[in-house]
Amino acid sequence: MLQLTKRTEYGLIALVHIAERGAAGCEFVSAREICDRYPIPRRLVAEVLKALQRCEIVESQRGPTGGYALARSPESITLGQIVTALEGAPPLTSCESPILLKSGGCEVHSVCPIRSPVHRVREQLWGLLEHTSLRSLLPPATQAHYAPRAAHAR
Amino acid sequence: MLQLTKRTEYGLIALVHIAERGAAGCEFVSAREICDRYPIPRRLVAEVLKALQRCEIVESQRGPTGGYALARSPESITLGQIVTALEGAPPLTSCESPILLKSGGCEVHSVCPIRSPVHRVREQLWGLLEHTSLRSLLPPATQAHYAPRAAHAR
DNA sequence: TCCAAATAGCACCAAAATGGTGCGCTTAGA
DNA sequence: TCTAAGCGCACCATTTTGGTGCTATTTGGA
Ligand code: SF4
Ligand code: SF4
Repeated sequence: MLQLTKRTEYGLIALVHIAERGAAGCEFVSAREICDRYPIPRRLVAEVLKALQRCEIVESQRGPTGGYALARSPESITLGQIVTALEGAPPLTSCESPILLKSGGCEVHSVCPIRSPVHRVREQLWGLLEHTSLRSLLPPATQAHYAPRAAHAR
Repeated sequence: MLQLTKRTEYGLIALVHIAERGAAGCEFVSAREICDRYPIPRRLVAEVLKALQRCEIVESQRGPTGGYALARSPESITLGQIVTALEGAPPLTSCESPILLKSGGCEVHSVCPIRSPVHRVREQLWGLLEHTSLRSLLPPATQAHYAPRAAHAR
């Protein structure tokens, strides 16, 4: 299905919230705070944030005042990176996914007439995701806060 | 996951094959012939083609010499239409899918900070699919055959 | 010093989507 | 009238998804 996973949605919500709080001067945002604001299960948020931390999209801090913070500027975090971190690079077709080749690959592969043309579509889709930054997902007010940083972000 | 369903892939393969045979002068292409050429289960092809027929993308003919044929020119059949026919309009997020609203909808909906920005991305994705025609998925030789028809197709 | 609040890791589960079949019915050309 | 084709509906097994339990481990502050 051409649909983002719930985990990815939660990740996006968390990232947007962290960026908003970061713009307000907060250093680390806890998972509890996020689930306080949005009715999403705390454990999932932790799970998702951890995955994002592995991909160096957020940083985490333990302890009572700990939590999560963006590891980079919202300008330089793309939707493509987020999706890749949470559900792997969008394959569009099964054979494009290096992970799903476990089951012996696709039977049709050698004679498949749509592999190459669909691959082109995938490239376009990927471009779409890569050109959408986290910043562009933020509400206008928060976007404005990050605007001056745009220069050093690129 | 941002991945086409196997049924959709089979549908695309079938459509490409039907278009190719159509270009070669064949009136109706049987499901057997398609599965003869590509190692895909016959029943699934029938299932998929039937769905495409309901959306008036292909026409079907029963009886010994029966089979399937494109209902419109490859120029006017878009990837978006095919995907919509086989897995519904790409929702990207759960709340965009009118079908998945059965389970009471999304808890986050009323306070969701990503609904509107992600909706914009969805529009772009949709545009991408709508601007990819079946003809552009065909191999160059077959594409050439359909070129002269392009005028009356639009 | 010790507690409480926070992340980290791992296994586990139930429900849903997905890929795929069985089997009998209907159509229609040879 | 035989047979090759599509049609309809229910059914199944596997995988993915969304979600939880429980137990470390870190760390600021009373
Ligand atoms: S080879 Fe063709 S049918 Fe097989 S997964 Fe790739 S695109 Fe799909
Ligand atoms: S409301 Fe937000 S969280 Fe809920 S499905 Fe829509 S985008 Fe996802």
